[in-house]
Amino acid sequence: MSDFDDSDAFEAAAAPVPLSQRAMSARPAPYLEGLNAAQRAAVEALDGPVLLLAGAGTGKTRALTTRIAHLLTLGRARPGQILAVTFTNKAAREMKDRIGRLLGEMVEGMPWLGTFHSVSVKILRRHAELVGDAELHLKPSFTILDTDDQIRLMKQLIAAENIDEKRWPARQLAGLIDGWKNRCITPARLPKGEERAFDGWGGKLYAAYQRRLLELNAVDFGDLLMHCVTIFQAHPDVLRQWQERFRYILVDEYQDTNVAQYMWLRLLAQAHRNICCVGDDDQSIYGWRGAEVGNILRFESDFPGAQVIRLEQNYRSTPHILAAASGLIASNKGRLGKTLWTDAEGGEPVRLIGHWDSEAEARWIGEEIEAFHGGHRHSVGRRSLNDIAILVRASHQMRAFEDRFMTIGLPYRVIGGPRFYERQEIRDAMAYFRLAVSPTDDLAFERIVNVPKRGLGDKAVQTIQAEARERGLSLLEGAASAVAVGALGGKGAGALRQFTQAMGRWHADALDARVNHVELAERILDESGYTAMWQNDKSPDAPGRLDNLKELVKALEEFENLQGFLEHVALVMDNDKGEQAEQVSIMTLHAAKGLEYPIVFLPGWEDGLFPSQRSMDESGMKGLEEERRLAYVGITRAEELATITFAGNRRMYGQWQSSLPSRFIDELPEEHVEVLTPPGLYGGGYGAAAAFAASSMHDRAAKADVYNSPGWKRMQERSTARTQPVHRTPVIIDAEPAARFAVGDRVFHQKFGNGTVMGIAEDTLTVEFPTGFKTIKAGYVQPASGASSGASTDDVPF
DNA sequence: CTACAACCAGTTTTT
DNA sequence: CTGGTTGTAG
Repeated sequence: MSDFDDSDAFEAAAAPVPLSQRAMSARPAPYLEGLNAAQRAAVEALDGPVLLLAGAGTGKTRALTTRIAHLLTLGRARPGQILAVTFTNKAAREMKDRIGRLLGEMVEGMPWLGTFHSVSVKILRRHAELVGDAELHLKPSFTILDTDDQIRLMKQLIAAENIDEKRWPARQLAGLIDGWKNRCITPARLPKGEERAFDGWGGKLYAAYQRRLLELNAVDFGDLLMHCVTIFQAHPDVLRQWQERFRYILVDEYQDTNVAQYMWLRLLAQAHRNICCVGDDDQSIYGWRGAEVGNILRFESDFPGAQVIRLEQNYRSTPHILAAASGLIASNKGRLGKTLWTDAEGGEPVRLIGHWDSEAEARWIGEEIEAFHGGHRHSVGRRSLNDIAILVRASHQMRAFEDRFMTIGLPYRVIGGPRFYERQEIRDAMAYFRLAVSPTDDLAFERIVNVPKRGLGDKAVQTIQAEARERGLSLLEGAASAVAVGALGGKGAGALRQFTQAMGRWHADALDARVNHVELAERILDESGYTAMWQNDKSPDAPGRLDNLKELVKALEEFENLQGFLEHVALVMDNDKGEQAEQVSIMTLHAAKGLEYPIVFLPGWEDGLFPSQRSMDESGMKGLEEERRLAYVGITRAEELATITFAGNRRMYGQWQSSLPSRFIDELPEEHVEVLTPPGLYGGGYGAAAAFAASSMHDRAAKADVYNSPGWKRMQERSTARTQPVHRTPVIIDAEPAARFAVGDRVFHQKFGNGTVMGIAEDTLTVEFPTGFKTIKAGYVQPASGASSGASTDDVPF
């Protein structure tokens, strides 16, 4: 199933839908049973604008999917006439599954159920030529650049203007341009004040970037939405076509829409005005990437005559959890206001506990999880690890847990994290495929000409670029030409000729329907030497990369050809390896939205980390409120038990930093919180931290006092001594710098792994690594683990 | 011209 | 502590 297959969707819309035959039976449809009054109202209010304010755990997805089932069953619309948009692929997939379950497998896939971005791609492919002008416009085969490509492109543009990249990094420009696109501001529409951003170059670079994208026949994520909107605005006939097609529109997570998405929706909804937006203003957590809570707050004035339906009965959490979350979010201003309630009874209060540092925090949570898993906690019984999640504010917090869980052998999985297709090896392989499919993909060419190393450096690439520019060729053609005219020196020329010739063969095969694309992909990776490159790589992560490449090739099997695969991969590939054995889930709070777990740990509730200092610096009170919503999202993920923890000290940039407990802790209603003070598990350190929490949950002065107390100071000293063993501080004193090593010692180097010291001279060691001999300054290696260091943090009590 | 070791600078959240 | 960039040796 490729995105192209909707070319027949216009026609398919004429075909009858089997479901409609079931319509209008006297009995209420079975799928309506078991809905509460509000949910049922949400399902049955089919016409006109509807705002469905659905609090956490109130059955939002159920209402939404049932509504779609209802539309189909009543014959109000055929599958192809319903537009249903979500933010994530996961959400889209889940909706599809659930609609399928509601209706049996009778319903054909809904072609227009997807993310904003994937739906936009489909629309844009049809009208690509309307982007740009007569001379230079987009073609339907455009490629979608990811963040990495964007940055590299911008770097080139910045360099071309001789701007100091140190002071004005490409990342910043990318953020700026993204922000404009989120607000649907094209270079031409850029307000005077804003075009001077980025040291005066903002407007100019933005225009240059857009032009370059057109030349490359490429778009970025932001363009997908923005181009659709500008097309709709400039071509009423095109807009009308789509407006008429989409008789019913449904939007999930409306509180997270940005301006571009808002305009996109408004334009499409104008004709039929059957738009149903589902959201929760208390869960708006994407302001930093352009989401406008204002969209949901303004819904009623945007769509006059809108019905507002509130889902307030919560089916997920215990009363304590609900009350704690509600108490917290009450501090936010400018809410639409909902009162969540539940029929459920009992349950434990939200637990709160302080720790000395982030390592103690991870240790304690690990033990808690083992206790739950082993059934040693009677209140909740024996639990599967799949029932347990750790939700962090920032991804760097995950490390402490991964380290700890690794050492105690507790299975875990990280949800979210780097996307599969963002990994280096996957992007390299994809670049090979891209170039094989479209030889004019210059970005792909640049990425892989010299991967694996072919002796083609900057100089060679510049020569190729010059050649291509001069003759108006793509880089690949330019490369062939440069070889032909002998523009390149001896060594690189041979390698480059091989490369271009091989690419020519692969291209021919990619176009040849008789050639199996999976085998072709494997052949490309083998013949190019790419697989061999990783096989010869002795670094510790090489095997993992080879595994990823295997997985990539396996994923190809589900597509008809390479083109179809490339089409989907940028938008749809994700990291979910599916349910495996029992594992604790670790993820960011952002990644946790929409999920639920019986037992939830919320570590790192410290001012500066959560709420994040940066968010407050950049957006002030608005930022703080968004952080608070994030906290609300976190607590409301829990079904039975939520545990909030904080640490007095945390390592940042490898330096220890202490912090105060989060101000959000002060805002939790005390009667729904239990402060834990388990007796001396770790001696004084732990006890003091707990006492600290107990004494001062709502008393900031008392907190400061504890930090200044002699006991706390004493702990700090001991802890510092413990956590910063000598070998971790590579200070080279020139007396006998390498003296702490001897010939024969096992050492570890970040890049080369474990090795053996073979020689010592001054401060320089000669070390034998699996990859060969290296001479390395002593400061850059540590004694290999298991050697003298010993100081395992486990067995040293405070 | 390349490859590699040394140095340097910066870290929230992501379709 | 990590990754990306820079300066230098081969």
